[in-house]
Amino acid sequence: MKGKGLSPELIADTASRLISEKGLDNFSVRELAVRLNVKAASLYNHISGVEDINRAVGQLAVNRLNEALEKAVSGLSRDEAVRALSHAYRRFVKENPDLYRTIIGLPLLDDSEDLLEIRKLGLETMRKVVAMYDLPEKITALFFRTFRSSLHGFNALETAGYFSQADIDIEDSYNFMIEGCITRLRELEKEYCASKKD
Amino acid sequence: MKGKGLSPELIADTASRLISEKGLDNFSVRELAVRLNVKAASLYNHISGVEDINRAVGQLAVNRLNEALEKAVSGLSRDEAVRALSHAYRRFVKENPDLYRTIIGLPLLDDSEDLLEIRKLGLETMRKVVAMYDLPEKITALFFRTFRSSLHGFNALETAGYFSQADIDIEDSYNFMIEGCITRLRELEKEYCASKKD
DNA sequence: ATAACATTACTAACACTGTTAGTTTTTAAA
DNA sequence: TTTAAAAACTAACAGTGTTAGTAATGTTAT
Repeated sequence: MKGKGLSPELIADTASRLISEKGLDNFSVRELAVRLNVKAASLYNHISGVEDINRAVGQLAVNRLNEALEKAVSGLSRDEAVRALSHAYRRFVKENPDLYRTIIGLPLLDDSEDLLEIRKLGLETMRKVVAMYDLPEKITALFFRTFRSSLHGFNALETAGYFSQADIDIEDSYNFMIEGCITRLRELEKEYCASKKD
Repeated sequence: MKGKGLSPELIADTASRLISEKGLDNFSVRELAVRLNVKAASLYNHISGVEDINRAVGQLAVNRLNEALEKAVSGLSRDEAVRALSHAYRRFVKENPDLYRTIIGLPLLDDSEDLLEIRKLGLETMRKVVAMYDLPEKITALFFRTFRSSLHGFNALETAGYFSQADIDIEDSYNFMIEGCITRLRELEKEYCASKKD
């Protein structure tokens, strides 16, 4: 083993922990170096800049999120799967707000072919769940964006400090939104199932 | 007039322009000082820190957004108002992505009574439009959060670089989501209008 | 084992960042 | 015109990401 055993994996893992602890905004390369028992400049033998770290942590976070979603929906289908996925999504964002932010920041960091692939893979579970409904391909794709927007929007706003009006329960609000999504899915199914028989 | 005529308004206005030009992440107090023909340290006679600037710019942005929405929905009602508001919202985010971010960042900056008031005022138009539908107060409040989540979620994701899959039109996707919201509003109206007659 | 090579860590420095202390200039009021 | 307040200045500190150049380390081949 060379040097102090720094690997891309160890760096990404340590960085993700540091980001989770101190917050994405308070993260610094120098503090990461300290935690790895290395001078900051030495890190540049393994990375080309702080963007590399964000990329790596983002990928890691994508995978974790997807794992959590996968686990949540396993064995479930349709409405139950949508509910389970939605709540797992929310739990992940609440428990890992800063990691979640690294996911959101990924596209502007890099639109390379392989990273795009990873991002797509991170949405696989969500895609699978939406595909449980019998809809035309195009409608599935359109609804998928609606669904993602709802999940991201709600959780991002909540994390940002919105939805703090105490007299309206936030759990109720989330469930109300999810049930709305489910209702829509069923309507679309009816609508396009009927037209299929033409 | 004292000094170089720096006022909170001028500072906020100049800062907002600088943020729009260079991006929120590349904004710096020092560059703001240059643009105001002042040394950076001198700014601290007028502000207590960079958070003050973010607060001021955020407030300014909230007002601009609300003005844009107000203008868009003037004279319209219900479905037409929802559509107009949604597209005005999107246009604002696309034209002022960094100002929009300052709005989202407001709550974590400050939860003072007066700033909370300003934030609420910024949502007034949206609230007004949703209130055009005849729904129980609680349902209105719940749907309001769903609607906000959709608008924010979609636009935040798009600005972040998502929704780049070329074969699915992004305009179509947005309209699909909005029509979904409208459909839901009408259903809720039916549902609670019927139960009203019990 | 030892010489050659690549890898990796180091020190020192640069150009930035936000912010504070202390001092001087400018402006308005008595 | 003196006095007091307001607002500008200089200088500095501690922090950031990053680079160049150098020393130490590990691996491989002779």
